[in-house]
Amino acid sequence: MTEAPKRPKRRPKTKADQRAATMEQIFDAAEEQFARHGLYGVTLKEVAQQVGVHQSLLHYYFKDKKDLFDAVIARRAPVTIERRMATLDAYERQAAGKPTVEGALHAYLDADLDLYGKGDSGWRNFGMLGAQMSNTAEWGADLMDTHFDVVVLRLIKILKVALPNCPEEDLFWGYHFVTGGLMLSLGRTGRIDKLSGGLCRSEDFDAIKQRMARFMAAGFIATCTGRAQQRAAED
Amino acid sequence: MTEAPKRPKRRPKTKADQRAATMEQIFDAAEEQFARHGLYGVTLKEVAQQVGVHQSLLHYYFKDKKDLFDAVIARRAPVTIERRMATLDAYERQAAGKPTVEGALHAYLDADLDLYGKGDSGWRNFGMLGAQMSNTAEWGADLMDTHFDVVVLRLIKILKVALPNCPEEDLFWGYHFVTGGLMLSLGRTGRIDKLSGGLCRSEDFDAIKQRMARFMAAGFIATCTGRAQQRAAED
DNA sequence: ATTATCTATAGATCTATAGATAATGC
DNA sequence: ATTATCTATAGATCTATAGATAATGC
Repeated sequence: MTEAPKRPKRRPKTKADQRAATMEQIFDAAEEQFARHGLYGVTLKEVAQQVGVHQSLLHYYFKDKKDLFDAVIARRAPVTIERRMATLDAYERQAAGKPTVEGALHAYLDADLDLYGKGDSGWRNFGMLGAQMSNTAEWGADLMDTHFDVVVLRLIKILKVALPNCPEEDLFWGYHFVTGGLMLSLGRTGRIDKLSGGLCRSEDFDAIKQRMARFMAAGFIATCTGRAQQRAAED
Repeated sequence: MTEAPKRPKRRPKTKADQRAATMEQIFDAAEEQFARHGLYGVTLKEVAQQVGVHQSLLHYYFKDKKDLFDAVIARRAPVTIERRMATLDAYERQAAGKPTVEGALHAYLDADLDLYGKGDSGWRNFGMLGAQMSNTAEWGADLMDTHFDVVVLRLIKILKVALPNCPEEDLFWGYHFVTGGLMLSLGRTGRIDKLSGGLCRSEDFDAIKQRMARFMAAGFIATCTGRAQQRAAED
């Protein structure tokens, strides 16, 4: 069904190395399968076959499928989190107390868009998986919270400085729209390709990078000023 | 596991009625299960049990699970499509040749937000299912295209009139961001609730309705004018 | 000695079909 | 007579565990 097993003949020297190498292979294969079919669409047997290893080995390293799934997420989540944290830190320093919405969003988004757009197939798979999790209450959204909320709150904190009069709800709803667009992008479903007759392509992360921060920044500003006017009119 | 079976004792008079009634029950149960667990997370047995009917009956009405899944989508898709088509028609007439981006987006979004926000549990489930499909290449995105592209192209056509100088790609990318935010909203994952410490709620579709069209309209306008400036600078 | 990997297997579950039964339809 | 529903069942598949084997580790 899946790939022909192709493990290296020569095994790593130490047991620790071997363990680590095998686990990485399992992570890669599982990540790819989960990205394609979701948590329930994957069987441990398929993952094992893709690695070229007996299926029971997965039970040796992981309690069950959900445990493997969580470990797949836990492998890459810290990387993207630290990347974005660093970019946000740098931006905040550079902005010297006067951050802009667009600047903060560029810092937040571009780091990720590069990672998922230019990264290897592992990162692409991880992004596709994240896209599904983001819109799936049962087996996705909680795990997203657990890992990613820190960075989001870091972004919101900067946005508060950029838009001091904006009600906090509006910042959260704005972020909601941002993450909706970002996650759909990471899904790479090819939908926009068909819809636009080939004019736009799901794979064209540069196109997204060129537009998204400005698009969303304008949205934040319009929402906040618009809502302020609404409230004024109601008084 | 699931609900106790509770079919009405008194069956509908004609066979056609009985067939229709049973199929509706199957659709409702399947829709709920698919919304929770996705295509692969559902077993036909669970669906049958929830209806209170033998599992082999599902094979009498549907070829297999995917056939049932497609039928679940095909039941409600035309309803929301025609609703939005009608709203867009009405808006176009009312705008009398001078539509605005925000007006068009209001027409497009509000019809849906009311349907999914105020509709019964069936519509809520359908929305949650759509959210997953939207971000899932394998078993979702194609089906979305098949059903919904007509309405989207209808919206884009109006946006072209509202933004005559805007490059077509920008309109499609703008729509991409819109649908990302909309689909995440329909997913009702509760993520924004936790993130915002209860300040915003996934269930609060009125809050989304109050913000989304304005937010996205500003995004479209900023993208188009910004991109036009970029191109001018490059010449 | 310890640990990575495999073999064998039990038990559960799921899909799909054939054929029986019990209703409605003229 | 037709069709909605159920019973029974075959075959496939998946999960999870026990125990064997084959490497590395001191």
